[in-house]
Amino acid sequence: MKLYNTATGKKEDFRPLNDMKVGMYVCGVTVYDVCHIGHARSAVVFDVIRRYLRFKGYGVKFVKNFTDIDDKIINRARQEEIPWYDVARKYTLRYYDDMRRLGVADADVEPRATEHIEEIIRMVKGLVEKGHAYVVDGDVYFSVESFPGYGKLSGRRLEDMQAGARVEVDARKKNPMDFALWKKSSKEGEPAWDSPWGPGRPGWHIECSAMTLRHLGETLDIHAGGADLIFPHHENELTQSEAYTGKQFVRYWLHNGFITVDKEKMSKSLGNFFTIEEILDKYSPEAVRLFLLQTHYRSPIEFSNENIEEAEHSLEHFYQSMKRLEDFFLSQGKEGADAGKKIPKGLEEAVSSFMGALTDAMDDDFNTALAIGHVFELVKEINRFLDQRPSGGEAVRLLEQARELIGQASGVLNLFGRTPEQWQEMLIGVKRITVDEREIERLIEERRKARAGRDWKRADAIRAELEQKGIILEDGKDSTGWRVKA
RNA sequence: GGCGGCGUACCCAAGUGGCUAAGGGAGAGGUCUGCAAAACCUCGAUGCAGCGGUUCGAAUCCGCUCGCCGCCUCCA
Repeated sequence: MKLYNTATGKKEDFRPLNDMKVGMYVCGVTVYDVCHIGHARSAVVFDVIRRYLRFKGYGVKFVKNFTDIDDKIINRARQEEIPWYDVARKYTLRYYDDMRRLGVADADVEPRATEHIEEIIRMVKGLVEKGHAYVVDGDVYFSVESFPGYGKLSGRRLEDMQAGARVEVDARKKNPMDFALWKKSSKEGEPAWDSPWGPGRPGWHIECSAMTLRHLGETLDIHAGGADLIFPHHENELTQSEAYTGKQFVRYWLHNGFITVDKEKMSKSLGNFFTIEEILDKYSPEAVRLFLLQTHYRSPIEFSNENIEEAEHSLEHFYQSMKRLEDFFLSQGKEGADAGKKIPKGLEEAVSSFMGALTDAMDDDFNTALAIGHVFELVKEINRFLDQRPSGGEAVRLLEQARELIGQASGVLNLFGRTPEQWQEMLIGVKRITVDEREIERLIEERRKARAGRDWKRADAIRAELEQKGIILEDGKDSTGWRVKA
């Protein structure tokens, strides 16, 4: 298995520190606001990576944090006129809500910064003692010049960074790039914890260092997050952690690409963002997930409603095929199997090559787009096979294998895992279908009578009426089915 | 200014030296159907931003040019 390591800029063979045990940490969110689709991408992508590692047989300890103390949270609390911890609680709950809808599994450990103040203070103290940090008037700063490797993750040198620095320099810092480990509490009502340097709160990066140390030890196998965290967040995290422990902090750094709108990065400050909630208001969560996974995790994705709609159409076709497959199994149960007739080779080949193709794709830096392509190829073969009107035990076995394989892929991607009925129910909700099922059945029955009397005008009127309400009728061999228009 | 990335069909997108350049969406024609829908079949880039070069062979490596974007500030 190869994965792209930001630290080296290359695809590398994956070798965890301890054989089949993997320690993985993903930077979660700062809970000061609702999440947008960019947050969803990061969560979904690393959810799949974690699932795939499990699939490969690794024992994964997956840690995803909440940063629940930060200037942005304090500002928000002021705005909303509620205590800062209520801001954190509120948006943590919103986060869980969004993630569950997107099919993102909970992490094994979900630590919060405020639960690790003791560790943070211990680390800061240690860094001061080792001469990597200094105290100025109740604040504690990390001295970047004390750490020779500073800049090694993001690939920049101290001198280069200073030239283009856009930040106002704090005169109390020894070097403009020095960053805060501990911030003095200055205003009344601000959250504060006692420390050797007086009351204050943690700086931005130190909480992740403290949480990783407690939950995963000194060296992590994988540390992941959005590409915008490479600098300064991950660079600083790496620096302070390695300065503190003297050990390699992370073996593989993984970073996902951005979501763009009109080619520009989606971000809070530009105001060009779409929240997860508003997107899920219009589209099925599975379509959103497919939309996110159809592109390699490091490439940018252009957001648009049309692109999500396309994903939804893909899924519609997928579940149509699954319905067909389901109907086949039912018919076999009823009619019994006659001796298998000659069956074409396509499906057999697709079935036997599928697993290899899937793992090859995923082994190559988690190429979910290619893996999804393979699923669609398999579906195409299933359809072709069913077109031959197969019957008999051999056909059933082959199709059962195909279904089993899709189930395996579904376990990794957390896509394609519903039943056709569940997909329909989901669409009824998302598309706000107002006609109830009994009314649809009544109209189908009325139309059946009209058709029996060759009253095509009435029959077509009923079809049109239902289509307007988002329901598509499909005439089968001896009955009429319906589905929600995606 | 420093560092990095991207440009593949109408749209999205995989592919980073060698079998006919995956897959999806949209479209056209066909089979099926009372009409549809779905499904399947067929069609669709002799070419991968442009120009040179390396090579028996390049979308894939190298150089230049054009266009777009990101990080260097909070950010997934």
